[in-house]
Amino acid sequence: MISIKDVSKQTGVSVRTLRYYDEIDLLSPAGKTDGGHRLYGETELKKLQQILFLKTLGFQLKEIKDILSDDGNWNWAKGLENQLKYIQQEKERMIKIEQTLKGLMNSLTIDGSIDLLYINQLIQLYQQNAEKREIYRHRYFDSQERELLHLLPNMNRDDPDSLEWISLIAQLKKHMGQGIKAPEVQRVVKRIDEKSIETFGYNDAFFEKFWAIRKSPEKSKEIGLYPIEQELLDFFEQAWEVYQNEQFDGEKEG
Amino acid sequence: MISIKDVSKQTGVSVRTLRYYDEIDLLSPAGKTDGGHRLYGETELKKLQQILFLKTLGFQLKEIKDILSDDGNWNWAKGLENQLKYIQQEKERMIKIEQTLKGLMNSLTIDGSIDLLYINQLIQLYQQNAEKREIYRHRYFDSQERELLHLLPNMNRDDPDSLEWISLIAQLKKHMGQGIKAPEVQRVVKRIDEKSIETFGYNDAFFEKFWAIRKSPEKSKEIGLYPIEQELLDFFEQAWEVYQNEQFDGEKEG
DNA sequence: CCTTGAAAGTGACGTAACGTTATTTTGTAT
DNA sequence: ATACAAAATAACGTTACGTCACTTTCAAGG
Repeated sequence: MISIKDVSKQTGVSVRTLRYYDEIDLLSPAGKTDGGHRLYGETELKKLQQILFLKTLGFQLKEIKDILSDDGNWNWAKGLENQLKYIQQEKERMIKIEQTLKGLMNSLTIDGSIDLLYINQLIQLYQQNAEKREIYRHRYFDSQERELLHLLPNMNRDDPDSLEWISLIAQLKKHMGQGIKAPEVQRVVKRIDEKSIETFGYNDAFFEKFWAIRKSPEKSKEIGLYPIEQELLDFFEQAWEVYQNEQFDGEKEG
Repeated sequence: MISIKDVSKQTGVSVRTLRYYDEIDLLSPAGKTDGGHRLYGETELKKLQQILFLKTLGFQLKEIKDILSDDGNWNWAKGLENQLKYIQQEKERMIKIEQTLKGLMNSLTIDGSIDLLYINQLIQLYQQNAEKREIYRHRYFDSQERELLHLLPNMNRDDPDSLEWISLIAQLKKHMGQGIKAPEVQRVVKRIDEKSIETFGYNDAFFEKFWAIRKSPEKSKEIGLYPIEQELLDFFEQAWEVYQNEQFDGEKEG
């Protein structure tokens, strides 16, 4: 027979918890002293271990009470299956939340801040179900081109590839004040050019279509692209032209 | 200005929820009728959308209140990072629970039922940390052999391979009453033999060591093997001898 | 204008699993 | 006997509403 504190020390559960378990008749002490202090035995310790184990599986105390009730009528097969279903649902929910959070953090990197208007846009992107998005994607692109779309940076992934796109866009925005000819800007544009070719190859037809959509906020939204401000897109296009011309001049000279 | 019920219909949240949000000053109606009925405008609808979005990210209402408070001092970077940490922890927890549940379901398939004594064994296996297990595995096996150990059915996986092992053990147990020579038993033993060879190859030395440990409940526990009753192990060994002899006789005759 | 039924309002309690006081009793060592 | 630690009980707080129970307001029809 050991005291409530010893049980607490041995198992790590709080004294309050043990009292609570007694209160709800989940785990009653083996006996009490004359003064009313709870005393626990080996049996109770084992039962407590079982309770704790079942708790780690996510069962509620009520269910645990049923499971451990001595009638032994608990249907393990069904019970475990139900619990598994629930846990899997929760897992999926966590995964979705994780992706969305990462997306938000990425957009934070780009914009430097998140404003609520932007969140409203995101909500719309979010609520526009994948189905509808696919319809639009089918309208604008053929199957080969749709393959290429999957290579685009996806705000809900955090693979190194997407991250580089995002940081490039962020850098572009950061240096926007310095004009299209600034070396920092041209460096970023150069990297974007290289990365585009690495990713999509020399697929001019696709590029033109894509750029047309990218430049239209409405259409971008339709196919589920991350919203980039018109201003930044225009700036990029101009900087891009400068870059192309310099490339050309370089070739003439070299 | 629209009624509380219209807001409820448009957004899917309950009337009670809207009243509650009003109560905790999270979302106040734009105004009230003379009689006290709540009236909402476009602004409130948008804010509600934001609230719902943040709620899907797992934020608590209090945090959402801070986030949406008009002072705009909320630290998005830190807040999102904290939330991401929390969500990732939860995700990991769900994954662990899922694995353990699957393990339990597998053992249910083998034993036909789960008794609490068995759970106590599992608890011990569970609490015996991976570190200690590795020490024992190092004591008994060399590095090549430890590789082979990873191929053993793992109660916390549900790949088809583990599942077949488990169903084989379950079948063996089921037919145990029919004696070692029963065709059902011999069929199972044959499949176990084939599968062992498929999995581990003809690695006699490893097999002998492994079987010696497998037959000792204590040592099995040390290296973290799923506990199988002595009786079933003995039965298998005898059935196995019968199988080997029949193989040999078959070769002589054939 | 009056009635009436639907919709809205305001309490207030219940939920899960304890944490956290506050106050009183019991146990034990000196 | 005293003093101090440890235990006991009681009661409120937490989260985000659901669910009564009861009252008042609104809008339409007669």
